[in-house]
Amino acid sequence: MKYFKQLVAEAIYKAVPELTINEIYSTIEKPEPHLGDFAFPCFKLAKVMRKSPIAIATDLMNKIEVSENIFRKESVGAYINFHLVNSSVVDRLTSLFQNQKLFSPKEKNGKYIAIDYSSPNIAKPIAFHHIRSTVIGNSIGNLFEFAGYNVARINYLGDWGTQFGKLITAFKKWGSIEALERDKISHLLEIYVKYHQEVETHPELDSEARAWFKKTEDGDLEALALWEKFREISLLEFDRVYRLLNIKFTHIEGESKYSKVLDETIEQISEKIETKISEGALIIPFEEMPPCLLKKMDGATLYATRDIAAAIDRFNRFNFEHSFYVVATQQELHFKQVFEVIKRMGFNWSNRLEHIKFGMVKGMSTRSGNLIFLEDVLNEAISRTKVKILEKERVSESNIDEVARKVGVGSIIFGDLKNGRVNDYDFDWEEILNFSGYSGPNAQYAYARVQSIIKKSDTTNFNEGDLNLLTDSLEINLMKKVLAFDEVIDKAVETRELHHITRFVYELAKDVASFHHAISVIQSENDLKKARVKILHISAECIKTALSILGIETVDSM
RNA sequence: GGUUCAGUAGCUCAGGGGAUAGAGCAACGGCCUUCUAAGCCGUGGGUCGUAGGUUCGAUUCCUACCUGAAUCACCA
Repeated sequence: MKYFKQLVAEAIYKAVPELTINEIYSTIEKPEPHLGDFAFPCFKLAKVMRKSPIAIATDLMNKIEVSENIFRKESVGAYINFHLVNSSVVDRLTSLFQNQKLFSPKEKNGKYIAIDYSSPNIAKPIAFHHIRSTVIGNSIGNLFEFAGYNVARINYLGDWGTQFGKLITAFKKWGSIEALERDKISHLLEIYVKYHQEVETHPELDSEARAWFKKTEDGDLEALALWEKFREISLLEFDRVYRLLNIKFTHIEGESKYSKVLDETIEQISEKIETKISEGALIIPFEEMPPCLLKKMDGATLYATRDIAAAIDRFNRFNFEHSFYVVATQQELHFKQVFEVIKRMGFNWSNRLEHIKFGMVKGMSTRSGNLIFLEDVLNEAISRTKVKILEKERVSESNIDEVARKVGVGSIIFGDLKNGRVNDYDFDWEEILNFSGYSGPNAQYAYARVQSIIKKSDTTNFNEGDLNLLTDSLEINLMKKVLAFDEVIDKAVETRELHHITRFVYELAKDVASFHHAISVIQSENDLKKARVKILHISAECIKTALSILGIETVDSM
């Protein structure tokens, strides 16, 4: 639709040279469907032309020249409305389809994006709240890949810091290798929880823990061996969750990667900007916000230091156009500080760093206050989905687990991404597994129904269908909707908000369902049938593409 | 207290200087001898937190206030 909008803008520009073409383009609105496909409000011109907006609209009506094969125009009040002629929609869609330009990613633009997402802490299972960073980051990666960027997908593990001192302390007191081999992360979690209980009455544990972390940083062999073991076990478990979600990374690395260069980084920082010792800690003072801590009083580093080192390293490796940090909104201040340090160090790429923040998932702790594990939630969704699939008796026995996984996980992913990023939201089983309405399975369902029709129609070559035969408003609607996909992608890229895509795919699925209900494809006369199969196929491909950007897979029956 | 974000239908949320403010859920009423009813069609439901200001026009921008959330030095 960008193509048609541009045509409108150019036509208006020829009649109204007072405005730039960009100004015109951005004032063009999408009105309610019955009013047209594009609308140009004339209020702003009233001041310049010293005439009533309504008079301007009537006047401009005659001045604007657009091919009548493409648009029908009319002035209504202060607006000029443009209605796309059906044949122009058909022509555009047909040519894009034939050239396979409809849903293929844009050509590579040679630019890089670095995305830091998921980033769980090792030695703890991935908790449900990690869903947000994981799923948002993955989807933004897909989105920018679709838009033509090369994307470095970085899982920046929390594998360094005082907590490992705590864990080692706990392991030496209450842990064992046998239990670790047997129970994996559960054992680590168990002793970590015990540590936090014990520290209430034995505060001296904390200094022991700090000492162990310091030893780890100093290269103590025993400490490093334990740390390595914890890390290895954790990664194996994380992998299971990522496989369920069908999420991949190009780089799995952690904060530990920078442990050896931190002294150098601190030196580099100190050379360029003012640092000072305050209450024993090394800090960077700011006037407009709280100071950034580089080193604790015991000399151990903090995560701001590691993030600064990581940002510099990533720029050196990827020469990125943007570097995204998909991290909860709680860490807003932290990233402001880190970005400001980079800026003051004189790196002119500091404005390419961007904190893609998101709100919390609430209502997720159990009665006992324990964490809910992401893997458990996914498996629960999958098994509940399986029950629903069995009721329908449409999916073959051999496929059922795979379909249940795709649909169950799809409902969770969609349920997260449909929320605006910065909103907190409540986790609610009933809502997330309600597959009716605005949900992932709803879109997957629309896709599956189309596949079923295509199968029954015995169509192999979609090029045979002639879209010119389609004149019903339901059919034209589908074509326009599909053509609007490019604008949705732009909007999502611009705002880094995925709910534009969830919204779009839901609306498209709804249009497909309405079509499906009103028009029988199989019983249509031959040429018409081919045309209808074609538009359904195109719509389904659009759904599939949109869902794949969200990180949701499609199924052929459900 | 400082900073940041949010307050829109019973609930969860879109939208955003312009035409009658939209979805989903929940409620209610229809629709399965016809390609998947995880669906379709319809009904009811709103002083867009409050008060000012800017504007031809404000739910949208500005200010103040109220309410809620996050954060503010050795965790990440």
